[in-house]
Amino acid sequence: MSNILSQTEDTLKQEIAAAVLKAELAGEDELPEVILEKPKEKAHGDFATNIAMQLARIAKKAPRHIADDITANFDASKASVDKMEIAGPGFINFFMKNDFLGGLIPTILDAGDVYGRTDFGKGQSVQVEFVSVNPTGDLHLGHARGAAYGDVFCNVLKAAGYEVQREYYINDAGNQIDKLALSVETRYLEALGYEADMPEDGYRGDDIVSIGKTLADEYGEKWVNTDRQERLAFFKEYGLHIELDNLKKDLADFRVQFDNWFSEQSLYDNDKVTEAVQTLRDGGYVYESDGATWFRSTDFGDDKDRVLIKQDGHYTYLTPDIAYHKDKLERGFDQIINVWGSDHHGYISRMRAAIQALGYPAEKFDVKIIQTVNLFEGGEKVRMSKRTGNAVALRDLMEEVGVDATRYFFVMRSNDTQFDFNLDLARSQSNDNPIYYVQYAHARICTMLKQAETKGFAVEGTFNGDLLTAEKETDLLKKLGEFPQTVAESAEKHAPHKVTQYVFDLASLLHSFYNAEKVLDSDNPELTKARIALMKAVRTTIANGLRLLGISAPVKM
RNA sequence: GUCCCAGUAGCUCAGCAGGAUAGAGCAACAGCCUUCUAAGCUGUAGGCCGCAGGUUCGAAUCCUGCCUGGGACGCCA
Repeated sequence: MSNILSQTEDTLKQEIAAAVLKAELAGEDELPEVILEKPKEKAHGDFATNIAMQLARIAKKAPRHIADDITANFDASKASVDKMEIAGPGFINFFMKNDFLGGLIPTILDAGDVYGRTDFGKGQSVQVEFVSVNPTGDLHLGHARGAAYGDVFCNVLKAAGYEVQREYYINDAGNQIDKLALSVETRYLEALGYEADMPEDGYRGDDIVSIGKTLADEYGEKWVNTDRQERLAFFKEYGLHIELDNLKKDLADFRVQFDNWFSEQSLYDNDKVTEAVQTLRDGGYVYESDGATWFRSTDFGDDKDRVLIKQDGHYTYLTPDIAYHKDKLERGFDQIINVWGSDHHGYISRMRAAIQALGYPAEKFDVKIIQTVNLFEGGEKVRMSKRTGNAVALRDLMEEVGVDATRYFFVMRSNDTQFDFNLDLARSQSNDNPIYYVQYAHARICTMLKQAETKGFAVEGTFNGDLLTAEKETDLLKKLGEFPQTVAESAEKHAPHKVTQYVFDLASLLHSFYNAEKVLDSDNPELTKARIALMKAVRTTIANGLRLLGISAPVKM
């Protein structure tokens, strides 16, 4: 789709390159890539380039002289440049003609919901696996951050022109599920008044207590005297089912949906695990030692080799996980991205080794590490632990501060910095709380437009965009034009927090404009029409940004 | 001991495929509501960008070393 700003930039870049060639400062093959930046200072124009400094060595001239030559040979009319200035060590600052954003508002209003979408990703397929919490307890804060990150990241990827699949890997096989069965058994017996010991490393969450009670209510003594194997098998199924339902419900309430729920057990059922081991063996990366079967991951830069099959004949956690990644790669994605908690980062190098040993390039595989979340309340750090059962669960958070604020807070920061979640702030219905700032901007515009209708202003129809020359208006227009690039950059850098920042900045410009200029002015019908159109464009863009974040855009507050 | 992440304003954080005078929110201080929602706006103050070297026209950004905080280094998952 068209993108006014990037079109303008492309033209500018072309004309700069043309001027360089015309001034014979460099040959076509030695021409560096023209880099345009948006100066922070308005006095430095709308765009600036450092091309003169880059050419200093090639042209063997002082940067400022080079800049002179470039501006002398520059065709300003083609690129709607109003004036150029040479500044500092040799920057060329471009001041654009006032109307260079003229077509932007109609572009945004025509695009509507899809404004911001680009084909940047060119349809490459990306699979993102995230959350993937063991079905043995509630989602806690760290998981919630990963869920918010993964979800918004996927939204952003999609908007930037990638094919995206969201997947959840269910650890429904192996040790931890057996432990789940034992824990459920204990709680069941306790619910019936028997004395039962919780296994040392059992799950002590309230969720298991409640499963035990439900079982006791539903089945009474039925399972007390049945064969233990049979009983545990049933509890395992039963517990898994309930835990999974809980997870799905929590995630759905958190507005996170998955395209695919992938079962670890299915890997065993379909012999995928033995297959994966065999593939590694065929590649010559497997050996036996000390009664165990090893993967020579050091061939691919891992610290040490890893055990695939233990002395007791069981697989390690790694082995089915390799099979899982093999399966994902066989499904043909251009890239697979995992979102993991920080405690798993040591796991990356061995998995990357496995990817390569399976015959795939390492670049297809990427891991985003989500750093720890610390919860603060009343200035005190709130400890959380799934084991002890007094964890702060995502569910608590959603009830306490709402989904919008929770999501906003989690994607407000870069994923690789530790995050202090200020519960008091997120909970407060005050102007301290940044989520309201953005939503308020949206609501404000909605109210204004409603007012416009009530007072009989023309809300639809043509307008003259050239009238929008006030500083606050051009600031808004420029920001609006950046949105598609911001989304693309956010996808490219795997940094959804850039969208949060964008939406905040846009809201800030809107509030500032609102206080400086009156939109509905009966003495100025033409300007009013233009400003109404501007407001609609801002509303659309904020709404689109909030949609990417999975946050509601209220009409009224 | 090895590896990963972080260290930027009082606090929480942006900025980091090198660029001009390092930004924002909160907190502080001073102002703005008979006018489209004050959940808002305007202004002031606040900084050896952890430390020390190096690379270069130019470093918060890249490289090396060190310091501090967090995490990871199982035939656990």
